[in-house]
Amino acid sequence: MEKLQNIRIAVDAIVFGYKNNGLYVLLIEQQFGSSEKYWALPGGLVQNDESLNDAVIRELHEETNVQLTFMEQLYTFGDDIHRDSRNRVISVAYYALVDASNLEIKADTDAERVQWFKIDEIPSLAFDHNLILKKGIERLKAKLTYEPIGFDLLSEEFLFSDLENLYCTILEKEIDRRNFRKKILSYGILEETEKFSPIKTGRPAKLFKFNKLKYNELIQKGFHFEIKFA
Amino acid sequence: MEKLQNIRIAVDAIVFGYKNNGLYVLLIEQQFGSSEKYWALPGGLVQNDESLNDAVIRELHEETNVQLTFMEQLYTFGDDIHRDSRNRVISVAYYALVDASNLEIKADTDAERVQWFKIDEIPSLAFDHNLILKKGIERLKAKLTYEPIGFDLLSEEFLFSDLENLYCTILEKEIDRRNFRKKILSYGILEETEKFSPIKTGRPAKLFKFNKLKYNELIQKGFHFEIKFA
DNA sequence: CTACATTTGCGTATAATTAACGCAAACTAA
DNA sequence: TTAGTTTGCGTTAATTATACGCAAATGTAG
Repeated sequence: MEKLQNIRIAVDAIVFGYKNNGLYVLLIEQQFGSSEKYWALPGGLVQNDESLNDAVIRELHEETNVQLTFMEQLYTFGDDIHRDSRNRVISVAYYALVDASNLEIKADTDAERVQWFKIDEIPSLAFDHNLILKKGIERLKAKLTYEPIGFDLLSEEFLFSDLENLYCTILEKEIDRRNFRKKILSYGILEETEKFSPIKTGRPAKLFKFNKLKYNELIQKGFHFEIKFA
Repeated sequence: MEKLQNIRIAVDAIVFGYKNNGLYVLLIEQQFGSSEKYWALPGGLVQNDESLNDAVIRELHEETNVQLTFMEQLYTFGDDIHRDSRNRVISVAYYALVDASNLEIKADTDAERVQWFKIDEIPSLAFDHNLILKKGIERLKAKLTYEPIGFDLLSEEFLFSDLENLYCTILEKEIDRRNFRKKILSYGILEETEKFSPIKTGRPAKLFKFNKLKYNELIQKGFHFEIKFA
């Protein structure tokens, strides 16, 4: 006779932000038991009557106040039966992007802290969250090269040099500025605005916008976004 | 006060096979209630003490006797809370490949039937399995173009024309036979055997083998498999 | 035995794309 | 004015993709 299933299901979210020319992740500090504190990905158990998607949104809303520009399911972690030492918990992980440039993260609630961590300065996290994060970063890197999600990490209007920098730093690759610009522009998915950068150094730079409508049109016609370097 | 979580977790598997120049999926016939019968993807509830991976393997073993050559997690379906009308069930879907060319599928057990279905002749399936399958096919198509998983659908030794055919039929694209051959051969991941095809029509064709060791070596050096057509 | 149909295996010319640079324009600061 | 900095637009060579041509090696029909 089979025992009744006794497995919990949770969602966890990796929220990526890009600021100060670096990739960041949003972590929250959780209290375990009476003393132990750990940084962890935002997340929690799924409620009986909510979709996985809604669960992620709810948890993010409860724990932070970020405004997502992109979200996608990443992977379901359920091979390590003891990933949570208390109970068996299977976690459906998501990753999301935000425009971190003009974003205030929520003040402390429930004695929990919320903070941006630079991607190369991540502490030891709760559960298998370091593993989840690793997979998230891999996916982000891959996705950046074949879908225009880089724009979701930037402000609506951005400089070409920001975009270039974002690709360089996240993918950890060198890149020829001129070829990069030429390639992106050739796709015709950017819109030039009349505005200029407020930064007062060097030649003034135009602000650009990503034209999502145009992108969708092109996709219909079989267009395929791709950025790759040596 | 929150109610105790009452969600079940299942795994489902899409098993792809390639034979007679066509892509097939393995389905099983399930009985619901007293009369309704539905074709469905092999799968079932995860046990308390088994990993997700093991659950898939066990279910496939119970319901079929296929020998997998590749398996990967596909997606977790949990947004439609009523995808199973009886209880809330979240399903972690996997997709797998087999060499269907010399494979006998299991005879009926538990009054269940197991059968190969051609990909364009799939009936209406149980739960949201048509949706799962759709996503699986998309993933298979995508993955074929950037990882050498096509070989996992063929016999250990295969003809170049088989490989070419596989790509054409699964991706539903035309392809120049000569350029395709040139490209694959240029990668140096195939091994020529001394054997020839038993088929007695036209010029005798050499049998080839996929050299996985060599492929892994190349990957280490930064090699990137890719097959794409206009 | 010969001509023909069929499929394999190897080439070659041309078009398209990528990679590697040069450099002037437009500003600020000194 | 001059130096420093960043933007924006080109040009050329190397690589890769595309579109074919065609002979080799078999079986088969007459």
